[in-house]
Amino acid sequence: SVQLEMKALWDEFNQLGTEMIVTKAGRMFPTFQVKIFGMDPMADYMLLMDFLPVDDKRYYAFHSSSWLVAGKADPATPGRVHYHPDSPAKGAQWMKQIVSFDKLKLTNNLLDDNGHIILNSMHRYQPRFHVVYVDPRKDSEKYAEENYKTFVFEETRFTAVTAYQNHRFQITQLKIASNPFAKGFRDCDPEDPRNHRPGSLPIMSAFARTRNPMSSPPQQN
Amino acid sequence: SVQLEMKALWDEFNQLGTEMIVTKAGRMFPTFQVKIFGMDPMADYMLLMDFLPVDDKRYYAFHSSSWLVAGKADPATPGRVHYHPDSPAKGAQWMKQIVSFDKLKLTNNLLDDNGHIILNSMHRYQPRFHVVYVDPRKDSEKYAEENYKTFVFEETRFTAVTAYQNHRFQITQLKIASNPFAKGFRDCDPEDPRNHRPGSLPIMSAFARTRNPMSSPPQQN
DNA sequence: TTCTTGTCACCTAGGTGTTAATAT
DNA sequence: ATATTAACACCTAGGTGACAAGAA
Repeated sequence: SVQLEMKALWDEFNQLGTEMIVTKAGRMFPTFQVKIFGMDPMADYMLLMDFLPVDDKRYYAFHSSSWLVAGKADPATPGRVHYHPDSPAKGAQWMKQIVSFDKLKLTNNLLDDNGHIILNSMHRYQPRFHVVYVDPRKDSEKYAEENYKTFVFEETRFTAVTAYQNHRFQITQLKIASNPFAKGFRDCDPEDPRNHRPGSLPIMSAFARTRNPMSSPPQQN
Repeated sequence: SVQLEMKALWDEFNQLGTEMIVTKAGRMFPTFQVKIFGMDPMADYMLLMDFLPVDDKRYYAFHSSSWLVAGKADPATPGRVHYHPDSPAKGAQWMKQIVSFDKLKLTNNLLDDNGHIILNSMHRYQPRFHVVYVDPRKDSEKYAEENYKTFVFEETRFTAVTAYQNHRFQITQLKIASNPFAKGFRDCDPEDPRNHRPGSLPIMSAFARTRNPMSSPPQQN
């Protein structure tokens, strides 16, 4: 079985309608991380991820405040998968600690040469996580069907974008609040006791830079 | 078989008498790196290193210019080994690219809690590299003797120090010239064509900070 | 008007030798 | 006199959103 790490954060993003920036260089935040249970400690496994289109639609950001359907999806991008770079490894290694896909990057560059996942901007995607058992039997191909297991966490769905479409800047502000690399854009002092909500991340604590409060409400999923 | 990476750099250091700084936090430069050949691509191997005292002596730095014997060695430090963190892994993985021991740190803290290699300052050491074949047989303990191979590169010998003992600052300057993290201490512009020697590192290119040119010559090995 | 691209300041994270102060 | 320690400035390396300019 597999447990999604930082589920609370994913839920919070998902509630606002997660947006993932795609760039030529590639990025992805939050990072997909899982805890794995119930592997054979001595057996070898490959871990990998891929991304499925959620629907056959292209979206557009109406007045930077709500998602509307722009029409049919653009031609599918090359269907790449991302193998966790530690693959293959023993079950014991994978279960020892949290497995982090921090090398997995999303790009919109169709000619990408770095092995990143290629997605269409303004389309919606569902990440999938696959565990493949490396069968030591000689005729292992025959058992391919039963030697893997797929895990889908719906709260990790997102819209690929080249720039935040803003939903009243909630997505931006949640990213700034939760991503240590974006600390430079925070306004409050993280040591300020006013910003400590026991048992929670310092989420939604950075709002002063919200320069463009939209009047129209953002649309959910 | 195993090939030492950056052998030219190790040779250059060794000629001056390599010094490795030991600190509480631990460090090691140059990093020990090897290319490996001739493994069974499908078999599992553990890679590890340890450090043997070269002799039973303690040294001292006479007038910061030459090594003299200070007497018998201090009590031996806890004899730790450093497993490459990717261990165990398949031969194919190890041979795919250069294996780098960049997580291996040297410390003089006898109470070290980070799994670093503990050494005595002012003592000389010889790094050793071990390849252990993970024998799938049930009675593999019986074959332990034949299931590992040890590689020693004499050019990686060094004296552990808490601060550079300087030998006319040659060691310091070579570290500054060859370690990208010490760029801040370089005096010349690395883009300056005068500093380009074709086919060689920008070694010995930073000397202006040599403030204390000793009159007595440094002693070699 | 909407979307994309490239550059940038500002961070995290961590590896250097230097230096002053302290210990032996 | 020699050795050790801790704080420090200065780097490498790389992950952020902001922004201005350009493209569609």
